[in-house]
Order: sequence, then structure tokens, then C-alpha cells
Amino acid sequence: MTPSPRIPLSASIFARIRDGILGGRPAAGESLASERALAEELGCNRHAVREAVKRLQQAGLVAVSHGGATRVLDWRVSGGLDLLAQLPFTAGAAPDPALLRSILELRLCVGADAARRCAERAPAPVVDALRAALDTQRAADPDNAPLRYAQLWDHVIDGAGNIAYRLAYNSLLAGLDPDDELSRALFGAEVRDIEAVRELVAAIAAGDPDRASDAATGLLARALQTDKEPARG
Amino acid sequence: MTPSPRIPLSASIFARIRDGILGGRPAAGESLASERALAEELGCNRHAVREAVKRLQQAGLVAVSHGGATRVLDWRVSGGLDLLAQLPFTAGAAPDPALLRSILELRLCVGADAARRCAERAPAPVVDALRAALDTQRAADPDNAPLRYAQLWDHVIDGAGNIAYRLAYNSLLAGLDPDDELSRALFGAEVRDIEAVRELVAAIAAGDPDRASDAATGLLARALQTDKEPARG
DNA sequence: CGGACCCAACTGGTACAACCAGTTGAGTAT
DNA sequence: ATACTCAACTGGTTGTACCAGTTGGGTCCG
Repeated sequence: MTPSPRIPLSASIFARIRDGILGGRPAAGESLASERALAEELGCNRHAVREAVKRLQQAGLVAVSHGGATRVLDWRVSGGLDLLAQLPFTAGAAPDPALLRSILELRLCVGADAARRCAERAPAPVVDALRAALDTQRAADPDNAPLRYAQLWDHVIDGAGNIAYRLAYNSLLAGLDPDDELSRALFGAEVRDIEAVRELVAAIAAGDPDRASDAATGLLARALQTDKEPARG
Repeated sequence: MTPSPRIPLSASIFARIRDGILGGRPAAGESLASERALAEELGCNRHAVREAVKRLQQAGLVAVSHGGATRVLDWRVSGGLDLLAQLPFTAGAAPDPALLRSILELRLCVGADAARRCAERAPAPVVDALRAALDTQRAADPDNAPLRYAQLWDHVIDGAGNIAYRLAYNSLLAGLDPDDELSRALFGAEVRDIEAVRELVAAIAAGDPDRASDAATGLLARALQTDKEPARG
């Protein structure tokens, strides 16, 4: 009955090595321990280590070479945006302010431009979906508000007609839990400001890119201000 | 599988299944063939398939569940920006115009904002590095110009002091070969326009965010125009 | 007949053992 | 001092067996 809470062994190995690398334990340029050594050290089979290393490789954290040692790469150079969700962030402990600001700035940058592009093209189905989402958000109880707000942005991203924006948006959201306390603190203001959301939708429906961009910027910039002044009365 | 000399077997399996999924062969929601079936079908060992599936899982293309079948996900929903480099693009054949435009638009969006942020903070070492890169670019022979131009942008991204921008930039570049014919056609104009680059560097050095953003936009928008009018005499 | 239960046949997850195939570096022969 | 050789690494691949969940059909009971 209970949905399997069991995480695969290779996943925990991946997480362990990843955290070490992100923490600089095997520094960039150094060599990762051999698969056999890691397997023995962790008391598991080599295949589990291999699967984990394959994921590390894909994430751009290490470079493997047949016959030679697998070297640790500088993740700031070779890592992709998907690493954002991997960076120490989820645990309530110590959300790095610089990292948080980085994420929020990118969200602002991409979100505002997505709103602009969405207003430029403004496909009718998306406009309809936005209006519907807006109506449901206004009528919704506060508990579901974040979810509906997220769905609204989903439509904006789709309306931009840009697959790269969509994927970047996915990467940004991958590390965020909507029900997280931090998320509520950061995005609560924009979730509740229905009038600002209404202005965004209206701008997109009107096909006014500049207005849509401004509206989106106004909405998305709040989290950055919240970040600067976390608990101002 | 075909005896590929250099690339690991699991990599070719990964590529094969990935291409199938991106082509909709196992459509989203459907089940991927079992590991044992894939291993037999591809004439290889199950471990190789497992390593490939692990990568597919990390890329957000499939969801594996112990005991159940691994389901194919909608990559537009669950895929990260790293998928951009995986999308059928590198091969000279048929660079999807919409995909190309998506990439160039995101590059423009992030690049312009990175230039803005870089001008806002304008750390002295980065400004020095930018000036040095500019000088070397002016003196460089045309063959090395693209490389030096890319390094210049590297410094701009670093100067923005935003790790998310850096990772997004990495993801964008992952699928692009600087020496590719397509890249030359797209970016040749901005690489050669040293005066525009000079203006960008000057704006950043002056700590003028709006000016830097405008300069970056002017530079990066050219590829989009090139895209629209591929071969205008 | 309808529902709860059980079990066989899947699925992925892990393990051990062995071997192939490149790389590396110490040691040797020149 | 240089060039070559080769043993001892490294990752890459294979095979098999078993564990651990999920699923669906069949059975048994109400």
C-alpha cells in the first residue's frame, strides 16, 4: 500500500558522491576513487557504483575515460542548469542566499521574457486557458492558490512558444517544492496579488508585449525583495 | 549492438532509446520495454541497458519504479534544460527552425540580463579580464576570433555573479559546436563586429546596466535576424 | 454472484565473479 | 638519456543468480 519510500542504492551513492564533489571534497581536477575502491568502501556492488557514476557523468560533474581514472570536473564550467536542483537547497538548513538570489533572478529574467513572447504570439487557446486559470484562482481557496498560480505560469510559458524557455522553467522548478515553507515565504506575496496577475493576463490577451513584460517583472521581482528583507514587519 | 570503437555501449543504447522517445516512438504515458527485453532486442547485457535507463531517468525522459514498468514521460513537462543538447540538432540535417529560434531567444534573454547584472556589480577583475579579452580579440586572426569572443562572454557571465546564469549558459552551449558551419553562419556577424563588443565592455566598465543590456541585446539579436533571413545577399 | 484474498509471473534492484579493453608508469633494454 | 616493454592498474562488458516490489488473474469465501 505505502508508496515505496525506498530509494535505490545507486541513487544514494550518486547523492553521496555528488555532495562530496559539490563540497569540494574531491576537488576539480583530482581523480575520483576507482569504481572498485568505491564499491568496497561503500560495501556494495560495483554495478551500483557504475550506475551512480553514469549519472555523475551526465550531470557534468565527472569525466570518465576508459582505462584512466575518472576526473572530477569544475561543475561551474561543465555543469548544466539541471544541477540547480542538485545544489544543496532542499534541506531547510542553510539555503545559500547567493544561490537563492541566482535562482530568483533567472526566474525573473526568463519569466518576464516569456510573458513578452507570450503576448507577442498570444495564441488563442493559451489566452483562454489563462483567463480560465485566472477565474479559478480568484475563486479558489487559499490552500490551492499556489498550485493554480503555478499552472497559470505554465500556460504563459507554453504560450511563449519556446521550448528552451519551457525546459529552463522545468529546471528552475525541479528543486522547488511548492508546499515548502521557504516557497510559501518567497512566493506568497505574488500568489495572493490577484490584481497583478490579472494585469499580466490582460496584457497578454491584449497582445501588448511591453505591458506583459512589465507586469511579469513586477510580479516576479517580489521574491527578490522578500529575499533581501526576509521578515520585515 | 554495432561494435562502436570509442563510445561506450551504454551511451549508444541511451542515444537510441532517447531518440526513439524524442521521436515519440514509445509515446508519453506508454511503457518502455523491460530491461530484459531491451537487452535481448539489442543483443547486449542487461547492465548496459540499466546504465542507459539510469541516464534516461536523470534526463527526465522516463520514470522507473521498482516492480512496475518504466513509463515514458512527456519531456516537455519533465525534461530539464540539459535536454537542449540532446534534441536532434547537431547533425547538419534539418536543424529545426523553431528549436533554433528557441535557443537563440533564450540566449538573447539570458545574455542581455547577464550583461545588465554584470554592469550592476562590475567586479574589477572581470572588467580587467573583459578589457584584456577585447584587446586580444582585436588583434587576433579571424580563425581564433570565435573562441576569443566566446571567452569574452564567459567573463560577462562570470561577472554577473549568478550561478544559475552560468549553468544555463553552459546548457545552451552544450549542444553547439563553435567550429560548426551553422554556428559560423549564426554568430559570424556578432563575432566580427568588434565595435559593438567594445561598446558592451565599455558599458559594463562604466557600470551602466541599461547601456550594457542594450549593447548585449544588439549583439545577440543578430543571430535571430540571420535565422529569419538565412542567405540574403 | 460479488468481493476479498492469494499467488504466480512479471517488473526493476542488487550481488558476485570473470573477463575484455584501454591507460599508466615503472622498469628495462638500447 | 631515450625508447620500448610490460605488468598493474583503470573503466567496459558479460553472465548468472537472486532479492524485492508490482501486477493481474485465479481462487476461495461470504
